[in-house]
Amino acid sequence: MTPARRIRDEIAGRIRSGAWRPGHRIPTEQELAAQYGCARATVSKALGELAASGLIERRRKAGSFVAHPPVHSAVMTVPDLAELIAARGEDYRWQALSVEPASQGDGAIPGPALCVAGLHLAANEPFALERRLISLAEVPDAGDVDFGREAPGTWLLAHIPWTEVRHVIRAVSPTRREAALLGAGGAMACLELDRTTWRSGRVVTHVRQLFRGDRFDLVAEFKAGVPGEG
Amino acid sequence: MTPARRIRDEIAGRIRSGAWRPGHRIPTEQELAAQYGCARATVSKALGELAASGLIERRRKAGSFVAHPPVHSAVMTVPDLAELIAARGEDYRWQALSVEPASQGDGAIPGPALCVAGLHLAANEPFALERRLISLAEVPDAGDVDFGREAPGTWLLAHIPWTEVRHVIRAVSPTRREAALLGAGGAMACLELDRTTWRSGRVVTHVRQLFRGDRFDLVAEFKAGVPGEG
DNA sequence: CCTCATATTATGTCTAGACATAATGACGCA
DNA sequence: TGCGTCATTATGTCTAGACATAATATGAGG
Repeated sequence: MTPARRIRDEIAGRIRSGAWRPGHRIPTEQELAAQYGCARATVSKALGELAASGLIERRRKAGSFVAHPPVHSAVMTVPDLAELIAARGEDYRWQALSVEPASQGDGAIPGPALCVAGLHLAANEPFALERRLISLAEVPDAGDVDFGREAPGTWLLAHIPWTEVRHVIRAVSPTRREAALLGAGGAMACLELDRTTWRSGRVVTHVRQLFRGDRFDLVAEFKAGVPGEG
Repeated sequence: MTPARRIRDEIAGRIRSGAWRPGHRIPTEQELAAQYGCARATVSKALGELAASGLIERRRKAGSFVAHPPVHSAVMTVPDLAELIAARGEDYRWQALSVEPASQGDGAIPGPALCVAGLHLAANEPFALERRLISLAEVPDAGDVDFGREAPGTWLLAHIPWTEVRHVIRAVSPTRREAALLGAGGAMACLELDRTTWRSGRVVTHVRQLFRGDRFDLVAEFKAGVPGEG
């Protein structure tokens, strides 16, 4: 256990146990350095990591303080559907419904785009319905790919890096046509996932996925603390 | 612009622009130090921040490499409903339906628990239906609070620190009773949010919130990069 | 050709000291 | 009382050097 790590974990422990409440003033770097018998730079590094993880707040001259309750947030993982289904041990299949140029100004993509619609199947059962726009300005190669064979999400994930992503999650009632494609009744509640992906501020792709409410749920987790903490 | 920040931002920029592809080997710390005319420790700090943010991967002896495409994840913010509604400029009101001891073994909470059910209203319209279990072992004060007046979520957020949270998001069709309370038709798709909150590994509270699909959606965003980058 | 020991090398961490920066509080003046 | 100034102080950042650690490359021996 290195000193920096020890300082970091001990302070994190005191905060999480409630011994040091939000707003509590942490000893100064000098005091901690004396206490742990190490250089001030070492303490500073430990405090820097705690601040980066949001557990404490540092203010010049004032000192370091236990941060107020963290924002109520969670990290949601949205893997590629092919991977997700494979991880469940089911056969995955992509069934394209249509591949065509998007009408100009269709959705959130400026400039020319490709519009791909299709169905993700798990064990030959409909799993999700997808309609995707791919920017041809950002992804010129997309025109050459056979999206009748390969799911566009899988191909994009492997070929195009992204820097920002935004999801909007809703509960919707499917249209008659959507319900039929998903093999669901019209009264079945569906989960709609709208995902827009950017690269350096420019939209790469936009996808709307519709899931049967009885077969899919999203999980989001968050664990307060410092990355790599033991 | 401090040197460490400059190094960090320039490398991050090259990665995000695609100039340095995943797997690309970044110059050694010594080379970078010579290039920027600074100490190796300064370069090391910059690389450390890039590694912490997941943009690069560092391996002893081998060097530092541009990380492979990040996991497809997003950060979801789930604020207190009272705050969320107030932020929209609407009146918030909590209407308790029942407050009673939970039957032992009810749901995910071991030991005695309080069960609170109620309705969140925005501008006097039903907004969300909630049923919450609060562990009396972890939150002994909960027995003394008048949850007929104050929403349990608001009170807990202000009084009890948490360390872990897990959400499960589903689309469901409401029961007849739920639909009536939400002022919705029985065919209305609803978004169900199941949230369990832990403190040091022990469940503090578990809540199930039901939202009208036509009035609520969740947003999750993720931006690759370094916190505080300009 | 394969295997094991050794040397090399890049990162990981730390130290002691220095200067910069910004917020606070005390002091003096109006 | 109110305001501006200045010294103090804690963090922010950096340097130059040191040793630790782990993974790779190299070379010797089988």
